Amino acid sequence: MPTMPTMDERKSRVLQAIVDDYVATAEPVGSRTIARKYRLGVSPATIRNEMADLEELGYLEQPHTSAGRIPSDRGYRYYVDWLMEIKEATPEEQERLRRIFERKVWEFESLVRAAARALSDMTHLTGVVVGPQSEEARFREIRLVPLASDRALLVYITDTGFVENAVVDLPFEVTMVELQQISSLLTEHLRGQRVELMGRGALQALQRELGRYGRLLEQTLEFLSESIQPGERRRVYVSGVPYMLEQPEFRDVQKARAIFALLEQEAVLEEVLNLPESDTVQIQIGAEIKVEDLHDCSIISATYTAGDRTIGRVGVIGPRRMDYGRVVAMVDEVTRRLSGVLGRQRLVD
Amino acid sequence: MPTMPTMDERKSRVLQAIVDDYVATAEPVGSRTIARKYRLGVSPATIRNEMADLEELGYLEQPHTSAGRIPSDRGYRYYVDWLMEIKEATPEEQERLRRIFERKVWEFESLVRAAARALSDMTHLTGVVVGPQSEEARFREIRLVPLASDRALLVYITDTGFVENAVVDLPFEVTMVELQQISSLLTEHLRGQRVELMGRGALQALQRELGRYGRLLEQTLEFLSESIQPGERRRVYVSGVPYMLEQPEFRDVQKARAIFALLEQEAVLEEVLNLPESDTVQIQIGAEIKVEDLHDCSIISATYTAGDRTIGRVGVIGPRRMDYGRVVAMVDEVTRRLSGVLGRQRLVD
DNA sequence: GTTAGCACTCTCTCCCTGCAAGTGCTAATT
DNA sequence: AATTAGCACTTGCAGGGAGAGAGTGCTAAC
Repeated sequence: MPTMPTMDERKSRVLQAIVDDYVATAEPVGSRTIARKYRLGVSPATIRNEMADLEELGYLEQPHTSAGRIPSDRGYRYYVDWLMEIKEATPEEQERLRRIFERKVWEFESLVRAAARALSDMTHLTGVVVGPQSEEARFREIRLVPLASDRALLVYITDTGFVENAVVDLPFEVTMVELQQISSLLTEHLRGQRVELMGRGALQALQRELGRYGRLLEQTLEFLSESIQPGERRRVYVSGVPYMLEQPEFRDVQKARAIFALLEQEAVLEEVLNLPESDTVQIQIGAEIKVEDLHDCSIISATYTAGDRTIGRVGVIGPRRMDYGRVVAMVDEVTRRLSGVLGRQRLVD
Repeated sequence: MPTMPTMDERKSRVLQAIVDDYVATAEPVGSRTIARKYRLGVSPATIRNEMADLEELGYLEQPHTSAGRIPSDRGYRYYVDWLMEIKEATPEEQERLRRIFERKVWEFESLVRAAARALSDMTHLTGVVVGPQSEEARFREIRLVPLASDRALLVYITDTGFVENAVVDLPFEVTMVELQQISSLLTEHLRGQRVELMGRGALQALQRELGRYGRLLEQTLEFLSESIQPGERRRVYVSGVPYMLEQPEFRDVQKARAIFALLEQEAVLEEVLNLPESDTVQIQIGAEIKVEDLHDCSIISATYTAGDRTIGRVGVIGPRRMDYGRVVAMVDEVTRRLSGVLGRQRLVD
């Protein structure tokens, strides 16, 4: 009865060599290449035997009989779990990131766009940043600014320092003074409450409580409660999609198209990056990704925070064949810097 | 001496048929196809003669000796100027647009994103919306909200109803009350002034004027005047880039890559769409576009307004071979609806 | 347990050929 | 004078080997 081979030191060295080489060249790796380029001190024939074992163990695949081997999902998984070497960013890259995050005046959206761009430029893969979920935030201040006699600009600021705004067409006329009164009342009564809960129910409760302030306020609240749907808010910032076209795995336009179409759908990206929280960099490889069309890709991501609150996620999407050690370092670096900048802000009352 | 042929009724019918057919099939059009599909009542041989004339006039090109003809830039130009039929949006498309723009509560960014997406979905080309230029706007209200003892959120609202915000790290500590005072003073003194002018000079002038309010205000102003750089603000919203990969002209990945990379650069898009104002839809064909890499594309765009003020531009980018009549109608439709929604807001004091 | 040798498999490239499409030109026709 | 039929010519493209190259698995020797 044939017995299953077991993983050992040399096999893992061979696996490491294959992953490293395949990542670098995009060509299936043969036994001779390994023997020549990576001094393992054994002949191609020995390596062939090891490779056959590694294939039996599920770490390698063969595109066709007479080609070299490429790593399987499982092979990559073993590689990132045990073999990968983290490659810190170069001084130039550090400098670039420092410049992005050192500014004394910045706007969140520009910041995360720059972060996504830097990630994609440095890795030549697609950089992604998932923005804040307003649902978890709490109201800090609410203002209604008149734009027309029956139109106002609703602006609210959350405790995490984000500003949201919407134009509201009121079904009745209102004066500037009235809007100001309503703003004050709203701020006074909603401050500290979670944005997520500002649905119909909460506003109707508020409406009853404040009913005595008159018919106008009542109408406004009623209207607002009907109109405001939080959710759908979480924005995703993507950069460097064209870099994917440099990768040989996407020289087939049809394949590229399917993935590009996905990368334009914020909902898909958000779902794919919706992982259990963790304070380390997360790696998803091939079929580990929930979305079928991304099974030829890998995703490396980590959460960023503002103080003790998780805000969103920073990540990189690319073909499975990517330089994991480098990308992990980049994602980690960007995440920490972003959290660093955001972390210095706390709710102050 | 051979004389130059002249454009006549029949030649223009032939040109029209060639453009229409090429747009539909993406294949060079031969004389027989024209004779068969477009009833011009003449034989292929006659059409061949007309085609030779049209080529001599510069309206057609031949990819190689034994292929059919395709329109040149000049041919498309003649087509859009004289021959094109505007094809109104279908009721379903109208309905989709209506839904996007009918909402009673909306946020500008979501609105233009939806507009860009609708444009790209309907045309299967890339939809683009250039956002407002904050420079032309005037301050309406300014607020500094405390985020930490030495950090504030600067929020300003413009007279056109746009909200901008930035986090400001102050080089000194400040109390909430002080920030509120400064906010009021800033609003009071800057209201109505153009955002563009809020550079060093203007704030320093303000600083002198308000100097008596104390050292803190002075410092804040000094800091703000050093930090705030408007400009770079104009944001561009792009949607449907992957649709381009459906077009046969982009089955060459390298070509696609060059153009995709451009479409990620907001500055390039802004420049390319920076046309002299006009209240009609503008068409740029091939080499008419300022950017070399887009010479295989055409751009159809129009400005949108809020009342009497121009805000930005809505457009569609695609290969030169596009259904001009349809796209023009779409761009026009979206522009008018967007202007309609924005137009109802005016500065009210 | 390791390695050299070797037959075998598979893909990829190159080249060749035939085919299809379309043209321009000439001569005949209206 | 304009139009059309006919025909020789050009060109791109698909299909079909042939041959090279890379890599493997297996066997037998070390």
